[in-house]
Amino acid sequence: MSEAEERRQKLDRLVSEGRSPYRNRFPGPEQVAPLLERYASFESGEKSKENHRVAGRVMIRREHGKATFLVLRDPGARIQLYGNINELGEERYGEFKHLDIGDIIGAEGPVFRTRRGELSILVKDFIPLAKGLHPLPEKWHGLTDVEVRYRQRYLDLIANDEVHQAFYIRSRVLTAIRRFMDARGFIEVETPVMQTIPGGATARSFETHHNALDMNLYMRIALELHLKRLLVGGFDRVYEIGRIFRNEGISTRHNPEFTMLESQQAYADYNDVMEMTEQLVAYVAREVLGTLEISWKDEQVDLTPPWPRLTLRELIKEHSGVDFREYPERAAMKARVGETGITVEPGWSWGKIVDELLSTFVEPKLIQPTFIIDFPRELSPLARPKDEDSMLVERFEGFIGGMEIANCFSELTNPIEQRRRFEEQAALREAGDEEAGLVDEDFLTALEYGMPPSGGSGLGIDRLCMILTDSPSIRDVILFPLLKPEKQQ
RNA sequence: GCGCCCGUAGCUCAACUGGCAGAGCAGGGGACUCUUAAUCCCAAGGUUAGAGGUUCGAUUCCUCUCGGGCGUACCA
Repeated sequence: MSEAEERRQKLDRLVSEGRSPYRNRFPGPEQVAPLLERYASFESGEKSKENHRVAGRVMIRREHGKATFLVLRDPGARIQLYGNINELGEERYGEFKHLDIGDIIGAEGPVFRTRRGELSILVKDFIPLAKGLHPLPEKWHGLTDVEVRYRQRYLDLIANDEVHQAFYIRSRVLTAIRRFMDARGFIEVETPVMQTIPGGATARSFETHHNALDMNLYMRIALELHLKRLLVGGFDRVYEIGRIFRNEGISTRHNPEFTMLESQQAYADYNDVMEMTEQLVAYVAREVLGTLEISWKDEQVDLTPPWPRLTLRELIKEHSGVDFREYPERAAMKARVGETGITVEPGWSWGKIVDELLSTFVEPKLIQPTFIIDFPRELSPLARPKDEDSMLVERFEGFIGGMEIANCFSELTNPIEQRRRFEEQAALREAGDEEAGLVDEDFLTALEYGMPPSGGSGLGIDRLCMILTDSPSIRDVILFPLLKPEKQQ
């Protein structure tokens, strides 16, 4: 008989005896972590006067004849339960020692420290709350099969405390971001996920269909254009933490759906946004981790602001030897870049080639926080040109750990120029570039009413969480990453 | 999409050059009233991801399929 079958039999037996192990409630359990703290100074043999109620999952059982130790796990900590025949009586003790690993129970009794120094609860009473019908992963090695970890994340969370911790940190990161943005006078908004024109980024989108309206819709690829409409409407500082969907490859840094923080701040420019971005990341790290010095793979990363600001041109020149200002024509650029070993595909524009230089030669080097500033206009259809150099726009990207974390710019507010840029994009799309954008007439109309100058920001929350939890894969910070379904039979 | 690697008991892993599929943990029975990877004794647990092929014989070699990981491409 398999273990699952044996557990099922135990359940049937309990139910037939009128002692169902599924209970509706267990009021007022205390968190274990504060309990451990409160009695940390107890000596061996010392026992609390009052009883404490705890609840959680049985992780380990050690049976010693007429006494049994269980290890109980709640969301924040583990505590040992000590039950013996003197305290519980013969019948109840029998039930206690036959609890299974994986069962969820509530228990009550004084806290004491054992002879071997373990803070424990002397169980006076206990109650099964839910039966575990499946065996848990092994207590020592945990669960390592990555496929099972992703498909049955709850098992991963039960078996691997560090996984539990990483997602706890992610939650705290989101809370800290909201606190930071709110303190700076931003308000949080929610904008449509399903859109008629997916805009605000260059990316392939997912399509869906609305039956009643019989129309195709796109899942959003960015938040930006709707936030700007809100600037037109008079909200001067807005942000959204939202899920974005991009129909592209999956890798250790890419999941088809991911979370971005985007914001718009009226009367600010990209210099203000740079300051905000480094302050935000530093604030979050201090709030959540208590430090600005973090480990990333084999390196130490110092998040302390201000972060270096280097132009795209000088960084590419330094790391690849190519000064893109010397090759304003695509043909010359292609020839020069070909010498570096990059294969320039026929469809690549001048801007795309520059972008390739960035990702191949520069990006992997930027382990310490770094802002790259001043991007070519061609790569940035929504950004405002620099006053002194119309080839470039007021845009920066923030890098940490060799990953792009942030992409921000002074927004283009001129509707005439914006229309021209959209039309450039539409032409690229006509030519077969599925990532290029479309002309968003509705957005242009909004701009024509007048949008204040603004500094816009996009921050990749998943990647920030990777950095803050030292996770090598984006799947380590996404609870339920996309997987192919298992084939039936 | 392409390339490389992986899939053995519920979990973690063995199995030499192709020769009877094993162990620890978990689970079952037993001993043990302060253990903590508890310990000790006994018994049980398998369509080796799936399908086909080569062979006297396949976990092992070959082909295909499914799923996963990593790299690469696209991208953030």
